[in-house]
Formats: sequence, structure tokens, C-alpha cells
Amino acid sequence: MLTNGFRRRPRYPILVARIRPGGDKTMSRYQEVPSKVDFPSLEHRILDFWKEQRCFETLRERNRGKPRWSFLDGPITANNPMGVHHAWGRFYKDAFCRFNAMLGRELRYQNGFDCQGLWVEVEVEKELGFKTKRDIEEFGIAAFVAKCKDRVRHFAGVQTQQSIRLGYWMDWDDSYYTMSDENNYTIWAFLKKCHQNGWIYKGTDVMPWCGRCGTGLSQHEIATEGYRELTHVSPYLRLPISDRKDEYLLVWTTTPWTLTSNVACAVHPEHTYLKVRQGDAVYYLIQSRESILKEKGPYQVLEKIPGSQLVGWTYTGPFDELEVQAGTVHRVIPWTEVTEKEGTGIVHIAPGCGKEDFELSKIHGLSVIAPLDELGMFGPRYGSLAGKEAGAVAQEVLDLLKAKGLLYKRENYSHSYPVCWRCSRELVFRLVDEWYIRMGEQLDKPLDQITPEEKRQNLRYQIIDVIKEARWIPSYGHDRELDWLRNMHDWMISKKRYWGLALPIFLCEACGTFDVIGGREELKARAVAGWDQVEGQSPHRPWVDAIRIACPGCGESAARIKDVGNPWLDAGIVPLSTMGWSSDREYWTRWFPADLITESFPGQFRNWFYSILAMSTVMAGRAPFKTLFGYASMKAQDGREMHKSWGNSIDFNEAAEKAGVDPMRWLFATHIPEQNLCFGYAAIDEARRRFLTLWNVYSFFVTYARVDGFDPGRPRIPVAQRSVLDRWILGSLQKLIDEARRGYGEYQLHVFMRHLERFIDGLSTWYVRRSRRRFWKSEDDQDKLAAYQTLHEVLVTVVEILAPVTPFVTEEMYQNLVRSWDDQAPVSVHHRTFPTADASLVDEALNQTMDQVLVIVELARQARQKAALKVRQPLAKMLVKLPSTITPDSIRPFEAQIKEELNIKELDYRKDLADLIFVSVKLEAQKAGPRLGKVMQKALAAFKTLSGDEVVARIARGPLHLEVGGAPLAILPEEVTVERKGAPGYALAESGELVVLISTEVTEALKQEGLVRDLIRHVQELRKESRLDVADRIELTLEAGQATTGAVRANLEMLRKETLATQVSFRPPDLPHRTEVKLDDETVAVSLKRV
RNA sequence: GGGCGUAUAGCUCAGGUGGUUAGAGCGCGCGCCUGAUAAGCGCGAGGUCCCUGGUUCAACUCCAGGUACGCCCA
Repeated sequence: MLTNGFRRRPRYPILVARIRPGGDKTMSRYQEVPSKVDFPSLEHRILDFWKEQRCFETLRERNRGKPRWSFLDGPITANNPMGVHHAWGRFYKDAFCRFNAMLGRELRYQNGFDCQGLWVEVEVEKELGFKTKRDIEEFGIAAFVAKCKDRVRHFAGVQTQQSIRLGYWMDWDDSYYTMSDENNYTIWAFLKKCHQNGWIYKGTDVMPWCGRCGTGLSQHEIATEGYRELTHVSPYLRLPISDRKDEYLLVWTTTPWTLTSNVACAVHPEHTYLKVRQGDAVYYLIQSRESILKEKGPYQVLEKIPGSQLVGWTYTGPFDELEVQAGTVHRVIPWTEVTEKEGTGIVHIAPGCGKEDFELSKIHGLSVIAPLDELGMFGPRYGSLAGKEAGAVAQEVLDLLKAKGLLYKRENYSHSYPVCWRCSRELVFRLVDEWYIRMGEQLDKPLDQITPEEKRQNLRYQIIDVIKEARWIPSYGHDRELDWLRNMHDWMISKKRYWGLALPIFLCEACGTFDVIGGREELKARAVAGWDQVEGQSPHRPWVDAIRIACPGCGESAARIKDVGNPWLDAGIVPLSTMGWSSDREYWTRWFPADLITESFPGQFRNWFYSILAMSTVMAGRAPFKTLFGYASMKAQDGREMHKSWGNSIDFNEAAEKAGVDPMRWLFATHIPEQNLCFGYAAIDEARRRFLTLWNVYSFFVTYARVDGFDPGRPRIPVAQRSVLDRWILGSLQKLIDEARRGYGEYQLHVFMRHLERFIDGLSTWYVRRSRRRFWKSEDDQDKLAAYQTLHEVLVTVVEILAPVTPFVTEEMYQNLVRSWDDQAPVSVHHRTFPTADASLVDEALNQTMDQVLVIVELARQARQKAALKVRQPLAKMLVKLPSTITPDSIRPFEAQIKEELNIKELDYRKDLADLIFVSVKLEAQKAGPRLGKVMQKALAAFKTLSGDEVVARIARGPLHLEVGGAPLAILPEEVTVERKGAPGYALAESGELVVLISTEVTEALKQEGLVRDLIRHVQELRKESRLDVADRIELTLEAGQATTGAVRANLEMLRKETLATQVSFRPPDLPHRTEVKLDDETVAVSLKRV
């Protein structure tokens, strides 16, 4: 327990204070810095500060009218509180905006909320306890829509507060909402333009349908997260072939409910089918699936025939007794998509229940039986199944088949099956009318051969052209989008729901003509009824439903279709709507396209990226962004999805208040964006610890600056006159500034952060470590001032370049480092101009030399370790052989540093150290023995006669040839191990050409000195434990054996000076603070007290 | 079946544009330093840089093919 009550103050500066008036710490304006950082409370303090000082508003003022940098926010769904994965994305948005603000650019700072759509309806339904659409209709659409709006507003507020907590600087009063009139009407304008191009149409198709939600799902929605691995009962049934007694088609399906609507069976015309006899019956099936017959007993293959022979046969359907089946002739049709890998090779076709089936019905003129209603239940004419849910009748269907003798066998089948992405209910396929935007034909030729003429009417290829304009980070994003665009289907934009864009499509029931309204004014002008209902309301259901217009085809009154819009229309229009496409085209021209959008990659290729591209292409003919920076997905710490029920989910608010957001932001910044981020407290803690190193350097600086009264306003000492250490760190700093600019500018934050972490490491473990005594020393000379100025400059610059990443802690440090002394400086670190590197401060030669110095020190430490001589034990000398490219003269300026760091008194340079290096070679009997056999012993003896140097020289050229007993014998290089050691009295460490030898001889005097340094260390520890102030003088007693006593007597001054002992006596411990330490073999009893 | 991505230490991952001895964190073992540092540093054990072939004086890196895994589309 050292933090409570133990006030950290340095040792020497107190003495300085007496020498130099004005140096007292009370004169300093720096605030004391605790060594432990409480991030959450610091962050709250800074949040208050920003609010009180109106820092964000000031920043906008400063940059108003400057060059623009346009960021476009992809709207966050305002349906729930924000999660940690949102925090990740919002961090990027914030960091890049802050960086550009520090470059002096004007920004829009507009956040967006996504408001409309089924996801909100689902939550509101849950709140109200609704089960189906009928509940909503009974509740009233107007009231339901009001509830949806309320929910969105509520969570927009929650997310705003959370974002502020994250440190996200946005103009929170200016957020856009996709439910706004402007947004909706701009989509209308878009749809009208599509209609003018002839791209809007009503299609009848079999769609994936959710019975609970009562709506179809578009291709986009299923693709996102729509598949689950599910097991279904899959019957094999036998269908009697007409006019062939006891002969059956074997048919397999995974969706028993669709059998009610069977009208045909498909076979592959080119594959081989088998006619087999099993029991009393004859079956037909594809040859490759013969194995399914086995479990039903022995069988006999009667004939092999091509599938084409089966085509045209008719058969009795599985549910011919149903009313809906009346008059249906069941036929066998050809289809080349029939697989020979599963099933029976005879595919059951129900055009009302499957997309491909429906396509086949058009080709072969099959009747279409659509069994399900809007809720996914069987209609009235389905016998005992009427009114039952499609997914729930599998067993009943099987029972019915069995009763009719049509069930051959059954199995359980696991497959990937689509489910509703909102409510998880299994989807069914249902025949419905939906509205589409034509995306253009897929042309079967290379992209570069598509003519301008072909593109003119083909939206698909227009978008493909447009995506080339943008920069995709990572670059493969372009390819993924391209892949999507090439293969996408027409965009289904309708949804049979309540809360969403009111599709402005008016369909005349009399003549079938439809028209699309392009905006509010047009609606008002063309309304022949119902305008009074819309006036004063938002353009939503149910109000817009009251409008009727005159049909342009026949003049009859036409009503709006009841459908609402696909929510990606809402989000896709924002590059136009939020920048004033309709209301202020001049403003739009200035801010469109965005310089940056950034969102999570997975999913958005077919969602937001796709919709903004499509809509901007139609309206503006160009991409809505210049750069798209994508990042991956957030996972839980264990690499799995985050799920509350799995207990691996982390709540944003909890993480913010537990760990603080700056450590989280540091973690985000270091992570490679295109990789999934496994998020957890361990990861945050790692980031926090690296952060702490910087904080400790800051704390060190402030601690001493306070006591010394360092005034950052004093005239700067020219860098040329500063020490090599200063010049080295300042040079490294310039390179770091370059890396920072590149990192932010190129959206490679993690690269910058890697350099930053390395820089901070060097700052802490080398610059500060080596400079400490410069800050402690009592003289107030130029060198000390240079040290303060250098460290101050470094810290301020690091704070500036790090500010966009960790806005809170950098603000705290900036206030203390800069504002405390300079009230003319910008109020906030976020108002500073981003630093620019000064290339003249980079001394490459110095950098290289310092690199060598660091290696020398590292090697010497290594040598010490080999010799088991800890650094506290002083040594007489070290010898260094430098690489040929380095001269001793270049190292000399660092000699003092090296010697002090290593606690070695002398440093000599040698061109050759061979005489002090002992090479030992060994013939490995284990390796050579099996090869040499009997002569091994003799070979060993012969080998021993050679010197190490000789062996090394000879095996360098290849096998070593010896003569053993008159016979030649070769030893292979890999059978020899070579070990290099220092000669007796030396320890060796080397790396490449660089060789370091340290003298391991410990003389009596050196030993005594080392012993006393050990003792000092223990006394310091005791002082610390006893909570003494660093400047307190002490009386010290020692009770020790002869060796220690002698050593202390020989080094008494050092002991007294380092421990601030005014009196040292040898007697049993009788002072209040005591400890017992072991030095070498002796036990020393120590006691001390403050005097 | 197609598109995109990934494969490096026990685990999680770094390693712009080819170039001495491939690194970090976590974990394990052993040391060291420390009155800024409840922190840090070093050493050790642990590597077929997925496999095969090619280009090159030189390949973890570039190219081709393959394998495995992930995401997406059919």
C-alpha cells in the first residue's frame, strides 16, 4: 500500500529549492499527477470541461469557411441502446473527423439515425404483446406508427448520450432521421425518376415469406443473416404412374407441406434412371441414388433408361383429393438442374411454393397452386390442413401419406434453411405481388465489352462504372461489391407492413395503370381526395393511404398501394437528402460526394453500400463517396458471436464505466480494421497498460517540473546545442509525426499506433531512463533546461498527434502541460493544429549510432547474465568490437551513457577480439556415431588434436578431412557444434559483427561497492514501505557481519548520499522502521527513522 | 458450383513496395532494473512462415496449382 498518503516527491529537487529561490514547487502551475489513472472519472471530468467551455462549438467556429472535408455517416438503427461494436465504428468516424479538424478543415458533423422499418415494428410489437398483423390493425395503424416514432426518438436520445460518453464529437442537435419528411420525399423523387426510366414494375413471384411478420423478404435480407442449420423430416414418397400398374415414381422432399400443391415431377433428361423391382412394386429413380433402396430390403434392377424416357408420363399426385387439385394433370417434365447427389433424381414441383418451381411452371404451362395465406397458413380448401401453419404440419402430412400408402420411407435431413432475420421464424415460399426496381439485364460478356448504348438503360452497369471512381479500403471491397452488382436481382422495394416509407405508387384498379408521385407538392397537386388527411402529418401510413389521384390511363380514381418501402431505400437516399439535394442544391454540390464513409464491411455490400450507390447513380450519376473505409466484425473475447445468453456479451455503458473509453479507443486504433476484433476486458487492459507507459513519462515530467518550477515559456535552447539523447528523441519524434499523418490520412491507424508504441517504449526505457539524473541534479544548468524543454516538446507533440485517438487523456495532459502556463494557447488540445515534422531535426547518422548503442547495451546485459553478474555489481571494463561501418568516434559521445547504464567503469574499442574469445568445438557423437561406427572413438581422438579455430576455418569450406589410422575419414559440418565464449575472465555476447566482452573479474573493491549498492536498494525499499517522503533525512542503523561492515565503511559516502542518511551506525536495530536483508552470505538487520 | 479473404511460436496475432539472425502480447521457466512506472526490461523453451511447383543471385513476401478454414453469392 503505497498510494494512500504516500506523496511522491523527488529526492534532489528539494535540495535545489534551497539553492535556487523560486524553484520551490509551490511556484509551479503544473497540477500534481497521480501515478494511477482512473480513466472513467477523468473522462467525466473532461466531458464536463468540454461542455462548459463549449469546446466543440469553438472548434467549428475556428474552421468555418476553411477547405471542406465531407464525412457521411451511415445511419445507426435507433432501435436499441448502442453496443460496443457500434463504439468501434464510431471511434473511426470520430478519429478521422478530429484529425481533419486539426488540419483546419470544415466538417459537417452530422450523425444519422435509421428509423423506419420492420426491426422497429418488431420491437414495438413485443412491447405491446402483439402476435400478428391483425393485432396491429386492431390497435390502429396511426397509433402503432406513433409508437414506432416514439421508440425511435427514445433510442436516438439514448444513443446520443452514449456517443457523447464515447467522446464522439458530432453536432448532436443536427442529427438526421430517415423518417424525416425530407428523407421520405427525396426517396419519392428517386422512385419517380426510376419510373420515368421504366424501371419500376410489379412482379408476381414466389418469395421467401415470414408468416409471423406477414411480409416477404428481399434477397438482401435473407442473404444477410438469414440461414440457419435446421433438421427437417424428409419423406420419400411413391407416386403411382398412370397406366402402369404397381409402378411408382420415387420422390423426395424436405418441405412436406408443399406436397399439397404438387403439380409435376422433374427429371434430368440426360441422366440414367433405374427401373427396379422391390417387393410387389416397381420404382423409378436416378442411378446415382440407388443406395436409398437398400434399407427397404432386396431389390432387382430391371432396366436402365435415360431420364428423357420418363418425360411426359403422368402420375397420381399425393393430394389429389384436395379441392384445389381438382382438374390438375400431374406430369413428368425435364429439368437440367436436377441433382444426382441427393434425393431420388425425381424432383417434386409445386409452382406455388418454390421459386424455381414457379419458373418451370411458366415454361411448361403448369398450373400454379398457392396454398398459404398472409400468415403462412393453409387456405380453406386444403381439407384437414386448412387454417394450419405450413411449418407445423409435417407430421400430419406424413401420416396422411402413410394412410394412402404413398410413404416409402422417411429420414431426418439437416440443411441450411432460411429464417426471418428479425423474428427467427422459418420462412416459407409464397406466391405474391411485389414491387421492384429493374436493375438491368445481366449481360453475358466481359465488362469492358459492354457498350455505352447497353449501359444507358442498364442500371447494373451504370453502378459498376461508378464504383471504380471510389477508393476502397481494403481494396478487395471493390471486388466484393462488383461481385454483388454483377449477380444482384431486381430490387424488391415493397413490404406489406405499416411503419416505413409510404411507397408513392398509385395503382388504378380499373385499368391496371400505375403512376409514381415524386414529392409533396406533386402529391398535393394531383390529389383528388384525401389531402386533408395528409396536411400537417408526416408522409406515412395511414394518412397517405387516404389520398386518391386520377389515373393517368383511364381517369378513374386510384389509391396508393398499401405497401411500405424497403428500409435500405431510407438509408440509401441520405447522400442526397441530408445534403440538401431537394432543398439547397448549391449546398449539396459543395458537400457531395463525401470524402469518407466508413462502416462495417460484412453485410453492407448488398445493403448500405449498395443502396447509396444505386440511388446516387440514378440521381447524380456518380458515386456518393470518394473513399470507403471498411472494417470487419466485432466478436466476443472467445471469438464467438456476442450473445447475452452466452454470457460473453459486453455492454457499452458497462465497459465505459469499468475500463474507460480511451483504453477502448486505443485498442480500436491498434487493431487491423479488416480483421474481426475479439473484444474483451483482457484486450482493453493490454491497451491500457501501453497507455500507462506514456502516462508514467508524463507523470515523471510533471513531478520534477513542479519542484524545479520549469517554465515552458523560457527561451528555447537551440536543438543543435542539446545533448545527443535530446537530439535523438526529437529526431524520432519527427518521424513519428510523419507516420501519424500517414496513418490518419491513409486510414492506417494501426500502422501509426505501432510506431507510436515503439516510440513511447524508447521514450520511457531509454530517453527518460537515461535522462533521469539530468532532472535530479542540483545545478540549474543548460543541460537540465534542455532536458525539460525536450521532454516537454515531446510530450506536447505526442499529445497532439494522439488526440484524435484518445481525446480525453490527451486533453487532460494538454491542460496541464500547456494551458497551465499559457492561457493564450487554444482552450482545448482539439483546437490545435496537427503537428508537421521538421525534417531538419532528423539526423540519420545519429539514429543509426543510437541503434548501435542500444545493441551494445543489450549485448553487455546479455553477457552479464551469462556470467551471472547483475547490473548492480560494478565491473572494471568492457571491450567492444564494432562493425566495420561504425567508428569508435561515433560511439564516444554515448560512452558515458553506456557505462552508467551498464555500471562498467571502462569502455575500450578493439579491432580484433580473437585473442579473448575462446572457441570450443565438439564432435557430436550422437550425430556422427551412427555413420562412423567403429572408428568413432578414433575419430574423436583425432578431432581433439585440432584447435577450435582450425576446425571452424575448415568446416566453413565443407567436410573436414582427417586421417585415422592411415585411412581418410570425413567429418561433416553438421556433426560439429561450435561454441564461442569469452576467454577466462571475460563474458561474451555478439550479434552479427558486433562483439561485446565484459570483464568478469570482481575485485574486492568492486565487490564491496556492489554490496553497498545492494544495501542502498534495500534501504530505499524500506523507506518506501515506511512511507517516508523522498526528501526525508534518516538515521540508519546496520547490524552486519564483517564483509558488509567493511564494504559500508569503504563506501560510506555513497550510502549516505543515496539514502539521505545523516547518521549511520552499526548496532542492533532499534529504530522504528526495520527490515532484515540478505547480502551475499550475511544477514543484515537494518532500521531507520526519519530525523 | 462461383466470388472474396485467411493460413507465421502452445494461444491471439505483427511482419508497406523480395534482402543479414522472422517478431510482439498472453501463458510457462529463470533473471534483471526501478523513489515516474501495481509498471517495465532481458534471457530460455517453443517455428516445415499450410503444401507443391515456378520467377529470381535471393521468396514468409511475387506468380500458378492444391489443401484447410472463414465470409458471401448461387
